Parts: sequence; structure tokens; C-alpha cells
Amino acid sequence: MTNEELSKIFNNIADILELKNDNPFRIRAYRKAAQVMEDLTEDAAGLIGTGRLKELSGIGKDLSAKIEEYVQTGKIGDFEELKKEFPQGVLDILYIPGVGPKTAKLLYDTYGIDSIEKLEVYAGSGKLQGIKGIKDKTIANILKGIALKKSIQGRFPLGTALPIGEMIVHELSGVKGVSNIELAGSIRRRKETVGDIDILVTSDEPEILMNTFVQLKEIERVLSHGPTRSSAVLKNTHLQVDVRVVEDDSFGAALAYFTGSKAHNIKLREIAVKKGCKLNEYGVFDLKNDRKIAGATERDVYEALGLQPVPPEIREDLGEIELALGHRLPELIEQEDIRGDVHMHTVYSDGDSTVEQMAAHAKSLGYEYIAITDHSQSLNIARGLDPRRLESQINEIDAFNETAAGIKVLKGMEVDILGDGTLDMDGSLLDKLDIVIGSVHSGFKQSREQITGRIIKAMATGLVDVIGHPSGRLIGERDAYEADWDAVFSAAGTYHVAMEINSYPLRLDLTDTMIKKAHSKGLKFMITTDSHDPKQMRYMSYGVSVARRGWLEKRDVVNTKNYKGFMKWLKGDR
DNA sequence: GCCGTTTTCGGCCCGACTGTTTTCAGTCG
Repeated sequence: MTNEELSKIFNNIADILELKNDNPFRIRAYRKAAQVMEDLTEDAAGLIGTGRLKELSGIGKDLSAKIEEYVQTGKIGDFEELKKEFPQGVLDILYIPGVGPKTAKLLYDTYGIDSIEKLEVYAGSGKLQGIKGIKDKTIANILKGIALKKSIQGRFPLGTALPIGEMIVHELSGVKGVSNIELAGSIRRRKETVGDIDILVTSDEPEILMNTFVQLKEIERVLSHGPTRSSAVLKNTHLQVDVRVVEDDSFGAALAYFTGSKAHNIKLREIAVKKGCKLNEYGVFDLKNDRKIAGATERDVYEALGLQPVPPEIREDLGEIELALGHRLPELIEQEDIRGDVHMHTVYSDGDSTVEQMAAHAKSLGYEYIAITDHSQSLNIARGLDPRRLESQINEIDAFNETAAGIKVLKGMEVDILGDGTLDMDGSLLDKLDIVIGSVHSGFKQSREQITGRIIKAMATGLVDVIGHPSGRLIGERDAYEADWDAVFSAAGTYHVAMEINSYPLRLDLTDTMIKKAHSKGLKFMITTDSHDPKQMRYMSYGVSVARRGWLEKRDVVNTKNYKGFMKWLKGDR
């Protein structure tokens, strides 16, 4: 939690410094520090006193002192002083699209406008007329910006945005003249939430493409419409979609540019400059003669800069560029590496299909094995299984395996880790199963110590193979419960328990940063879909994306093993 | 405010678009 708070504070400081028209590089340093805090896999508080804070790229003497001050006192003196200079409402105004620090300060200085509400009243009543540099168009844009900000509540889960983005790409890919078309931006990096949908296109007939785009039935409102760039807001979700057209020989450079992240791009350009080149969205150029040396593909661009091509999911300036320079990037796991989906539910509990139906669909996806892991009895709401029903399911699966060909069904259970850390099923029955997932489904509000202790206690039974959706969070709905993850992951190492990467779009749990932390402790993972019907097995791609964002390779993920290898692991060869 | 095989001081990524402008500032990604 401290990291998140520090990230917010550093961004706040940057906002205030922007209003003050302070040194832009100083502002950038605070923004960078905010990002570093957000991506940090360890609790900043734990790094204090070890001197390791200053080892973080972007955190120097001054910022590490501020972090220490915050951890020790709960406050940062400089920030408290800065806050006195502007009311919070002025900072809110900065987040209206189209309004930046210069305008916000001008409005505050001239009319004392210190809230979005006040700004809306002033803009709506024509009172802003007469301020230097503000005329009708600007006023109209401010009002539009306020409306836009109100209609969009934050960011969208990847699970919402990606299918929509893919659908629009599909609709545009058939338009006359289109040769290349790709999703870009954070959606291509598979961030768990995205702010908008970026689509990059090459086309001989940009006008036809753009005319088609702005007339798509999904579109509610067109924000701008030009030959190289158009923007629109979608119905229902109010997601914004930006479409850009570039030349064929710039497609790779533009794709890299629009994929980001911003921090990754900045570092690439710094490398270009050091090599006597310039990198922009059109290509890599030799500064001596202004000649273009790369641009058509992303691979060309990275290689022209002396880098191994970096997979989109890890373009966050978290060390990937340094590894790419040394051609030592990890070989990230691919969806094809997954041999079995080992967390799913059936009609026995809260699923809506039978063992047979789940197995048939998994087989059609090319899996070698699946595991049926219905809920245990204390989860009444999900019709959890008592010992008698579990035994009958065991028998059904045994019978199925005797006759079915082409896929193996493992007997399993997603057993509740109860409030006191005991498991919601007799050990003797769990022993009969191939795989046991231990999950927390209750007592989310327990103290950090209680939750930590309860997960560790469950692992210590030796009955649990993997911890299901370990943090318990639901994107945009419920925060992760509080636990000492260092302690949990260390214990998981001791007891050889794997961590689940749950692919259900609202879960994506573990998160990318937690995966890195767990991986650094040598833990293994299982990527599963937690499917409640056959169609949900397609969610596997989300889990694989999260694993890639967590820098995992095939060897880190247990269910990349073939059936024999996977069973061997379950039986204790870890 | 950070950082260092050009530098411990003087650098710090790049371009498009918009609106209000007769050459540019502000905002954005």
C-alpha cells in the first residue's frame, strides 16, 4: 500500500510543479519516480536503511530521502508545503482533457476557479470571455472536456476493451486499401486496464478507411475525423477509439511508437541519440545524412538500435531494454506452451456444464489434460461439494477416463481455506485427488496477520498444490486482501506450493508485479481459466499475457508440462 | 531531480494538432 501512496504523492507533486511552471525535467523525475513506485515488486518500506532505494533507476538521493521520510512519519514535508499553494480542485482541473497546467493556473489566477464545478459554471455562462488567449473554441473545448471526463469513469478492464478492439480491427481489416492493421497502445501491451483503444493502419485509401470507421454502428460520437487520424467514442462503454494511418515503410516505427510505454519509448530514443540517430514514429534516421535506416517493421527498428526486439508485454522500462541490448531477454511463455487447463467448475458446483462437456471442449482446443476442481461445501452459494458428492464425482471421472480417448481428466477440488486456515474437506479425501487448489473465498476483511497466517497454515498441511487467485482482487470491484506477500511467497517456496495465475478477466490474479515478486523467490506457477462453462476456456490468453508481463518463461509454469510430467510434479517431484 | 565509456555539471525524446495566432504556446500521446 505504501508504494501506491507514494506513487500518488509523487504524481501530485509533479502536478503542482507543472502549475508552478517548474523545471520540466524535475517534473519528469517525479513522474518517473511515481511509475517506479507503482511497478515496484517489493514494499518500499522494506528497502529503507539498506541503501537499496537509491539503486532503483530514477530514485536518487533526494527522492530516497523523501520515501524514507514518508515511511517514518507518514508525511513528506515538501509536499505538505506545496499543497498549500493550490487547492485540490485546481489539480482536478488538470485532469480535464484539453486543459493543461497553463490554462488551469490562468483560470485560478484570474477568476479563482478552484473546482471543476465552478469551471463548468463559468464556461457555461460566458464569463471566461475576455481572458487573454481564451475564445469561443477554447471555451467549447473546456465544456466538452468536462463532459468527457464525467462520462469516462477511469480505465477499462482489459477483458472489456480487448474484445471490442479486436472486433473493430476485424471490421476495418476488410476495408478496401488496408494492408496492415494492428491494435497498439496499452491494449497491445496487455495492461490489466486500458484508457482507450489505439488502432494503427496502413492503407492506399485512407479516406475510405476513415469514412468507414466513423460510420461503424458501434460509434456514438465522432471526436475528430481526418485522413491520418480519427477519434470516436463508442456506444455503451464510452470507450474512446483512435485510428491512425501511416505509410507502409513507417508501420514498424509507428507501431513501436504508439505501443509505448512512454518510458520505454523515451529510453529507446536516448539510445538512438547516443548512436548518432534519431527515432520518431516514422523511423530511425541517421543524423549525419538524415537518411532513414529502419521503419517498416518493429524488428528493423529494434535491430537498427542494436537491440533484440522486445515483446510488447514487457515494454515498461523495467530493465527490459538493458537486457535487449545484451541480447539476453527472457523467452516469454506462449499460449501454445500450455498443455492443460487445471482449474474449472462443472454442474456439480457453480459451473453450467458436465465433466464430459468440459473435457470435450478442452480436447478440441488441443489440450492433453484438464482438472475438474469444483468448490467445497462451505461455499454454499456455489453449491460446494460435501465428501459424499466429491466421492461420486471421483467415481464419475474415473469412469470417464477409462473410456475417453485423447484427453485425461484430473480429479481435483478448489477447496476453501477457512477463516482459521484449516481446509474445507477431509485430508483423507483430498489425498485421493490429483490436484488441490486452496482458495480464500471468505473473511477478506481479516487483518494482514490473520490472512497471511491462514494461507501459510493451509500450505503447511502438505495437501495443497497451488493457491487459487492468490490476492482475491476483482479489477475495479474489490481490492486484494491485505497479506504479507513476502512471507506467503517464502512459505510457498518452503512447502513447494505453486501460485495460480487466474485468467478470468476480472481477476487476472496474481498480477504482473506480484508474479515478478513470486518468481524472484523461485516459485512455480499454474495458468488456469477458472472456467464455469466451456467457452470461458478462451480466457487462457489473458492469463498467458499476464504471465508474460511478469516475465515468465515456459519452465516457470507447471501446466506447460506434458501429462506425465505434470502428474509427476503433482506427486511430489518438485 | 536524476545521471555519467564524451560529462560530478550540464545535459535530459519527439512530433502532431489546435487555437489563437502573424510566428507560437499549450496540450497530448
